Amino acid sequence: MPRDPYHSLVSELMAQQTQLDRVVPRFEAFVRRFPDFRALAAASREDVLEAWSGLGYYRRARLLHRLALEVAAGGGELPSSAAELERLPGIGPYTAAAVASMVFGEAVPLMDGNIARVGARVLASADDPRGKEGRAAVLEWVRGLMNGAPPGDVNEALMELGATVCTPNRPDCVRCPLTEGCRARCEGDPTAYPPPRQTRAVVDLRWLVVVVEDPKRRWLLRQVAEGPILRGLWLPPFAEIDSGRPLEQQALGLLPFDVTQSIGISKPIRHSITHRRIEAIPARAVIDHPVRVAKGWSWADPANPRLPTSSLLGKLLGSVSTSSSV
DNA sequence: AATGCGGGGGC
DNA sequence: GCCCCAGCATT
Repeated sequence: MPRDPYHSLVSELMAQQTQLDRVVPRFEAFVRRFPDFRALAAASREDVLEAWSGLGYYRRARLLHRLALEVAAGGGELPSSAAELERLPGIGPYTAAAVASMVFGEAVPLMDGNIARVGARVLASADDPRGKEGRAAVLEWVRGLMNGAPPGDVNEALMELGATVCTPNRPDCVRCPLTEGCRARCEGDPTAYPPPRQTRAVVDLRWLVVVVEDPKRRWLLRQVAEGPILRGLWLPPFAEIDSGRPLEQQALGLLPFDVTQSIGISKPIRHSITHRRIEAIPARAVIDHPVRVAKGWSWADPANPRLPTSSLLGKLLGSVSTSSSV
């Protein structure tokens, strides 16, 4: 991984919850386009998001942009300690420790998903490494490996070990340099650690999503006001389907104005949010005159809404524009 | 301590 | 299909 502070930071942010193979090409294009903190700070948020598109977790891009603005305003130098780094937007315990140890040589241990697994197995700890005690135990174990070795190399090597040898399903213990002292290996079944996440039951939902397009090809969006998910994001009006009523009638009921044009029902779209599995059925209408809408509603170009939204909007755009109605 | 946030690859 | 991924912010 890069030793330059800016490059290191960008790559670590991209690597959050994203496999490294996927990061590399995007990282190279990103730093070509934005070579340093100043260039990134000078860019528009829209350009940054465009360079990020496809990577997911877009909040990372917005936070990185904010971080660049802060760093550029402060002289263009990144702080060098994990404690200071963690105060910057988008930087948590993992990223702070990664940059501090790999770029600045600070002896601070880190834990990602790989090291959580490796540590839990070596220690055969009953505590989940994602919990408070288990996490502390793993970090202490990593710190103990830094005796004399460069801290960044220790952190990096352990992550690499987890990614290539001590894998979730079929750990290759024969090839593992830690097999001697591994308590889980000694017990016989390394995959017993860490304890499996308790999985929440999957909830199936069916949503009716009303896509109204005006003469400028803008879509009617509504800011999601309540509910546990998507709050504050802008999407076409939607609601859970009441199977007792015609879809067209329900679609009309979701709109803030009357529509006399015909409503077409399109092919369903799948979307998942954590433990919810959503089948979204687009209902589509094209109106022939602009309509003024109240606060909480907006007209926006669906390909570039310039409003906070969910990837569901992109799925709708792709689906509605390519599929015929049914 | 839980929950939301994307998208792709492996099995 | 389901699980996981060089996590963070918010509640």
